[in-house]
Amino acid sequence: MEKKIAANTARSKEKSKQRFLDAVGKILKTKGYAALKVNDIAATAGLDKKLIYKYFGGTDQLLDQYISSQDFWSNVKGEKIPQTITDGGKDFLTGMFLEQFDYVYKNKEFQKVLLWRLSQQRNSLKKLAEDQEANGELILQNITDPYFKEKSEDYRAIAAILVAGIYYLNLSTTYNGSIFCGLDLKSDHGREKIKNALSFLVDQTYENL
Amino acid sequence: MEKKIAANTARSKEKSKQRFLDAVGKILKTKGYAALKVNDIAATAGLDKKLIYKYFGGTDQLLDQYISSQDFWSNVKGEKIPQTITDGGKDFLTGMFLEQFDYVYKNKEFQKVLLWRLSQQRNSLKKLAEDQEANGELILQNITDPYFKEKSEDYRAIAAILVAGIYYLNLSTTYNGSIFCGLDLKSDHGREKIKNALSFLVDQTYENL
DNA sequence: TAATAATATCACTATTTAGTGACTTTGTGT
DNA sequence: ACACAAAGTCACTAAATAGTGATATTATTA
Repeated sequence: MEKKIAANTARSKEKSKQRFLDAVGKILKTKGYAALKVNDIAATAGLDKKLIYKYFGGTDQLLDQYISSQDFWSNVKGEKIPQTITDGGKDFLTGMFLEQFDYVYKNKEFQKVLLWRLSQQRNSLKKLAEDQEANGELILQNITDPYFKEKSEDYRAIAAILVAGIYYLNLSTTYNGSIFCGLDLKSDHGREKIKNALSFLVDQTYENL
Repeated sequence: MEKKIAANTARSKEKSKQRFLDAVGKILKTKGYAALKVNDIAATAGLDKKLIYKYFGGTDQLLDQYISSQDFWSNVKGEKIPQTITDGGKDFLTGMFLEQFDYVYKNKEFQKVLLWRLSQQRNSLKKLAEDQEANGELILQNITDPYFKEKSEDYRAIAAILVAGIYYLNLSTTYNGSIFCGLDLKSDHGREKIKNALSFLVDQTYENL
């Protein structure tokens, strides 16, 4: 007769699988994608690497499963769109950009994923870019496109520059050094200047585009 | 008696060193920084890896020398600053941003270096960031700081966002996929929209900051 | 042209890493 | 309690890579 699957005992397949997935997250956060090697992952999980092959098929499949198990775009989700928007979304979008600037700064795991995406061609990583686009489309189509109408593409171009700027500034701050254009992006003062600049640019766009 | 250094013969230390440096550039361009291994570099140069240790001390020092031998900022160098500026540098800066957008797009080697800098902790890579800052400072101190005066830091913050945006948009286009905020950044149309946006944002900054 | 110093190669060791076959341990149903 | 399947470990192989000592080749100068 077949055995039941252990769930609350010391030896549980599901719990072990989760430990591997957690180990991937931990290594990614602390050492980056380049350190995601079988031996290291197994050691971090406190289990034998053989199990990675047994449960996932290999490191690649484990990484794929990790990526699809995470929701990296939760902070830009469509559900956050307020119901009543009267200003073409200016306040909402400004808040979103400023929030995103801090979110990326604080979230080292997110930064590593951004880098991972730029450095490796993995289908599950490509899917992340698509998810991001899908989430962005919600906001663009529902809020800004109707407001900017025939200028909607011009607005999208500005949004693209701001989002990309937010990403790269934070990556550069973490990995290259904190000075960018003479501003110290690790200091409150420097970061405040960037936020003011973001607000200013959004303002100008809503005023004069 | 000591021998003269061979220069125009088949066996020349200087020429061999250059072949190693060229090999680094070639590998970087075609395979990325992750493929920069001694064996591969030596094979690409068509020479024995032992010489890398003999001439440079090791792979790290070779890479260091490669990086300092490249001047990726020649297109933003101080010499290009025009003598007569009457508009606070608006035209000059706009042109520089637009040029840089195309330069980064076309120059895959530069893109790899940007990624390399974000992915590895190497002192000479940090030094490159400092050089970049030094070149940027020339422009900021000589042109925009005097114009924006007490607002010069606010201008610098805007410039930081634009430069960072230019970098990330092009990296994302090459490695993630060409769609960003619904714009196809590999199409002439999409890239034109970004350029218009850059011009618009610089315009607004000079008008209303 | 013979001596010799600079240039270059080769064959080897040591280390790291992915992957696997043989084994042990643990939990569950009868 | 005991059979046995699932969970887990261990020790090994194979491949890739960094680094080096011994040796060969070439160019220069006496």
